[in-house]
Amino acid sequence: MKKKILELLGRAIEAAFIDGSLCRAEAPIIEIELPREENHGDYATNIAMILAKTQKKSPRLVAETIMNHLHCNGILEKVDLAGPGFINFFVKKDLWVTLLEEVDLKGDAYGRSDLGSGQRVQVEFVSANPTGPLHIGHGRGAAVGDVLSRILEATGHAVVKEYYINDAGNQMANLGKSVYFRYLELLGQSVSLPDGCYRGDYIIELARTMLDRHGAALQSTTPEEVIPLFTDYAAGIIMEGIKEDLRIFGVEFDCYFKESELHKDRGVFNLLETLRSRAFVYEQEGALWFKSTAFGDEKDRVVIRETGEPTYFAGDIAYHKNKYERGFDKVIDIWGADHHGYIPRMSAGIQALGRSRDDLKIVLVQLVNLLRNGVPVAMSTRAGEFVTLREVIDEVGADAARYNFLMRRSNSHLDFDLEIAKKQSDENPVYYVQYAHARIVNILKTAADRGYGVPRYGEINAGLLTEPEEHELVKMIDRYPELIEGCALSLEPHRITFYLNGLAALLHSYYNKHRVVSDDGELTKARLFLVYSIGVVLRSALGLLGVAAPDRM
RNA sequence: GGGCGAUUAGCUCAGUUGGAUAGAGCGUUGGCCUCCGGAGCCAAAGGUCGCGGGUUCGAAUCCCGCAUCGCCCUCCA
Repeated sequence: MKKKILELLGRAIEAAFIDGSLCRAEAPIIEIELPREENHGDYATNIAMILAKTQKKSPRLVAETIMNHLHCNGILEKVDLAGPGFINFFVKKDLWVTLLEEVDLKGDAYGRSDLGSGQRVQVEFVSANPTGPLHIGHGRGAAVGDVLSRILEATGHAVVKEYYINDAGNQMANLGKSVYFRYLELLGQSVSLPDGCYRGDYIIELARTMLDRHGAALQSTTPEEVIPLFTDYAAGIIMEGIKEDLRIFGVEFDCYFKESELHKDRGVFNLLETLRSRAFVYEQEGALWFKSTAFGDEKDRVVIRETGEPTYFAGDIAYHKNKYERGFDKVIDIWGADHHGYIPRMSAGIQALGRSRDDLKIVLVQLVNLLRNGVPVAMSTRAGEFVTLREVIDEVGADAARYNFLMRRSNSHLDFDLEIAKKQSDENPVYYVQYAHARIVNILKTAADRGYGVPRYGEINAGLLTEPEEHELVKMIDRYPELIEGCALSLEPHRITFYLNGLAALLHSYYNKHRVVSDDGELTKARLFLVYSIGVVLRSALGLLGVAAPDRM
């Protein structure tokens, strides 16, 4: 409906330009909004106030001129001029319900669009190194990345979900070392773990498995020789665990990309050649620097250390170069918010490769504050005491966990209370929405018991849906495709949970006030179709969140 | 010291990118099952949008200053 109004408005302004009643100006960006106030109509625009400046006329006069060129086309009931120059559109009441036909035509595809027109997008997220199990912060990143991917896919993008394994750095060496020392410990040696080592119990378990497999044999060779064995073994096992956790959480990646692969293909070397040929690197103090200040970074960054080793940053640019070489039009990285200072240099990196700044989008995910009954749960990675994602899923379930992770803008801190998340009460929003779906299924079942199937749109008299609640519901359903497009454009998945909460509230309210299945056959059919349509939208939206839409609870 | 982000109801947070009388959930108070599932509904109370300036027809939103909090400032990853 919004698009139809936009079209009418655009045509009216164009007509005014043509007959000279408005001076032709630069094509203005026409915006239409949903007014809060009911007597401000179904849609409103401030276009007259924006045009007023260039037209050198009063906003109200401009508005009147536009309104005179407006053809209602059987869509609009009336058009008002209001306030300082708003144009308020009132859509014909009986037109709204006809929008439900869209749900009938598209079925489960309702809400999908071709906004992205097949654009190839890569979403990279989680990307935790296999040095330990995923914790709750990774879980939030996983939820955001996965849901964003689903949203982009639903809006016509060709999406690839990727997990980057940074397996060539110090952290992996430390992992091997940690297991190695625990192994020695199990053999009776007294050892003190060096700095940077991991201390969780899982390290000891890994050491014990190594002991079972190799006995004491690995003790007699030099550490340099055997530590890689420990590293490979531990990383493999931990990575399997991570994949399993993600699977249980409902997240499946299309691609796991290892940093070591990059080095095999001399990716970093190739990158440096590219940068050198474009004169974006220089030597100073024995190191090689990337001129990131050329693209707005606050200082240049080292890519090759004095020691001859490439920095992590060098590897990361090479990785992003590789991404674009694989043909992605757009790359989205999901990072922990503590990496925000890293954005300018990464952006500089891809721009030095000749990409536009817009080809890389970075979504920051803030920390999760884990609580139990309002009391913070102590977490310290150093001490090896942290709540893993797996523990959270086991306790509250994947649905509640995912939904809770998406209830806030990813950019802001999130309080996650374990007790509330598993409570099956009104304190827990996920049940509120799921219950709405179960309720609809139950209504349809009751109807079926009385001989009513779900009707097609063509079989109902939509004009019977005249209650205010029905009007609100139809508007809400109509808004759904726009909502999903908005999520895709802004990369903000949390809008879905807010929308769902609103839609579920309307449904519950409607249910309490009006009977769907009644003695009036025609009315029953019309309401059944409305309720069925809400069910389609709930299923679609919950599907995008990766949360179940249960038939009964 | 520099940079980034935050500051909105008792609590946790939205606010459609500058619109009209600022919203939701929880919590509080009071109501609603003869009836498609009460995991629900209805109603009420609750606000100097951190503070002070500025920009304009119009500011929670944009600009400047200040305060408080968090994060980042390595040739670490």
